[in-house]
Amino acid sequence: MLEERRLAVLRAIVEDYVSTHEPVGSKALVERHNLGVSPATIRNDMAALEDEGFIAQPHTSAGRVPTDLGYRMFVDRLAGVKPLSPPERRAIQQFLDEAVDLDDVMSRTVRLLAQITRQVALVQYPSLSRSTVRHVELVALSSTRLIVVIIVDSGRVEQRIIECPGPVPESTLADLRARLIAALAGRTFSSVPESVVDLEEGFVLDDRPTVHAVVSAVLEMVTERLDERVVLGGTAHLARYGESFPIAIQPVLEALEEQVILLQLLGEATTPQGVTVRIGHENPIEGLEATSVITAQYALGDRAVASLGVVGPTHMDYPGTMSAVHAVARYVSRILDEQ
Amino acid sequence: MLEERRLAVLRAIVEDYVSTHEPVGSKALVERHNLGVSPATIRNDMAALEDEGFIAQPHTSAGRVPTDLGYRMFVDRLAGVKPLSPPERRAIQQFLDEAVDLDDVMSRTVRLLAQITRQVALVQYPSLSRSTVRHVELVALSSTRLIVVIIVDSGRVEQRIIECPGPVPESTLADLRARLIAALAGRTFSSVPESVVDLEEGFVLDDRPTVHAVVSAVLEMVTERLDERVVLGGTAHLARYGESFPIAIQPVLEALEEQVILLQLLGEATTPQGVTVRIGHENPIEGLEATSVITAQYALGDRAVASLGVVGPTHMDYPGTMSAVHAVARYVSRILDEQ
DNA sequence: ACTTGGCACTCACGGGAGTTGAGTGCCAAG
DNA sequence: CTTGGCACTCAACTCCCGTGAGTGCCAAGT
Repeated sequence: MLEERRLAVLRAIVEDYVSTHEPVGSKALVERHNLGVSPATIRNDMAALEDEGFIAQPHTSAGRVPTDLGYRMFVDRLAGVKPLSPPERRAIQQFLDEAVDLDDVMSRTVRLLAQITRQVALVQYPSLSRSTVRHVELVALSSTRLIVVIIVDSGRVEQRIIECPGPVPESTLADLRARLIAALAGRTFSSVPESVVDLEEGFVLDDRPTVHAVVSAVLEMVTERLDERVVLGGTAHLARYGESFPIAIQPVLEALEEQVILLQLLGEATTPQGVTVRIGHENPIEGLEATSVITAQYALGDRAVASLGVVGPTHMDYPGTMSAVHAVARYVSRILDEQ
Repeated sequence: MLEERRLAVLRAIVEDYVSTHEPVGSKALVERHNLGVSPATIRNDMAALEDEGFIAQPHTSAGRVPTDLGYRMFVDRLAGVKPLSPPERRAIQQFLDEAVDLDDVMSRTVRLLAQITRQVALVQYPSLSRSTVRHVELVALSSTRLIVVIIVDSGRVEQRIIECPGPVPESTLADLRARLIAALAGRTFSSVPESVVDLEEGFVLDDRPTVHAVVSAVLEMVTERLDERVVLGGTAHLARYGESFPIAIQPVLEALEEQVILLQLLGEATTPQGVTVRIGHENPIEGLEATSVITAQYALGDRAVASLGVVGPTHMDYPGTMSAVHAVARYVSRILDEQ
């Protein structure tokens, strides 16, 4: 009973702080939310909440501010879902439906997500390691130059130009193409190395150098390029907070420039379904101690292939942002399936 | 004689202001630069420079600050060249030499440029409209699905998947491929539309729908995708200035998110050789009134194909930045030629 | 066992006053 | 044309104090 009200107080504090960005005091609290008790009572509850580590005072004569732990509790147990309005849903779907190819889907998604959450958005390209090879093509550009194109089921197309040690006869090329297709088509990307490694043996000695060049190019493509791609948008929203808030945006911008870090942020979204929230210092990345990261996975068919999400200050609108991220991830999944 | 000293004073003001970021007064000026005259004399010169619009006072009791016009004069007539040190050159070359493909060259270039200038860097992909088609490939993925790949002499590879209205016989495919190659290989990108437009006529009625799908896909690729690509890096450097300076970074970040604006910034670098500098309000883009843009073109062979550059506060180190941009553009040209 | 009103206490914040000092413009003499 | 002198301006800093929001604690009430 009293425990219940304490949590109601915590929820009220989070909501007020998120909307005003100012420490919230006991009096303002009873005025804005009809809690049916006096400020003094609230003060007792607040003292308890502070002992438990859910809220803190910036300084003695100020109101309370939620701690990371407080937000965590809010997200886990207090936040209701805040579904998007039908017009919003329609707008999302319409905007994404206009995309013409995968690049377009990704760039539209990142712009969309940044716009509706008013935060920095991150969208990962469908992960190659979790995809399968739909087709391989090997084409001669000149007598010693080949291009190998790998088409992935997510719609990604990876290509690479190969410089061969010597002229490649048409027959060898055809043979190699056929064997490559046989070895790779339908295989998952991560199993490519083992499928391709003994391809060389089927060829006469003369062709070996060429085959070797192609095989190592393919290997490089599937290993090097496994540095997945992440697109980023809405960084200007950072400055909006920077103006009036103690978030130093420089370290955040620096962190967001590193692909590795972006991948870490998105990659650790292990929750298979639903939305992952990492709050403040829960986040292992230096420079992002004052930010929260909300991510969700999107799927191709029934297989999660990558993540997307947003980065924002810890005092963000969690319910709204979470449902936006969730909805966008679902729509992206749907779009990918259609293609 | 006196005119000469006035310009020396302007140069000294710009140099001091750029290094200290504080309004510079007459006394400090004679101390730091041995001008051989008294502060009072300098004050007369400064009054004249102010009348001419080269410098201004933030407030009555402060020193002088260069105006955009002052920087312009500095850049045009006063700035010496500040060549990069041999180690710097070596580092640039080495870093770029390690690039494995065009994407890698671009991303390395933008990181490099941001790092050595400590500013926001912009690098445009080699412009398709100024490139020629090296090769075209048309490959069947399934009975109704084709992929068309256009390889450009700059190393760019554009591809697109085409959904055909019906099954495509191998013979039609081969024919179409041959005609596409004949029509496009070696042509400049901007002449693709006229080369391809009457391709349809050579086919029997049955094949027309397929040919039409392919032709329109190619047309879309060369028109839509002419929205050139620009990569961006080093945005964190903006925050460094933001801390202590009256540049609102939000509008700058917003502007930098728009590809169109980035292209405008880079695109207007019309000077064929050398470096283009646009200072403060010379720049037509809203939100960038307090920034300068320094760009240079890079070339493939003897043909300028795209631009790169940096965006920074007007009070930047022009000589250093200009030579860095110039040098990087030259090295990129060299790397592209090697490939 | 909670809740509540009262009360003393803390302390960030804002405004006002005074001081400082860098920098200027002007002028008369060199 | 240069220079030293001089009066003037004004941002920036410091000190100070009043204000008020907010707290913690306690004793009385339910």
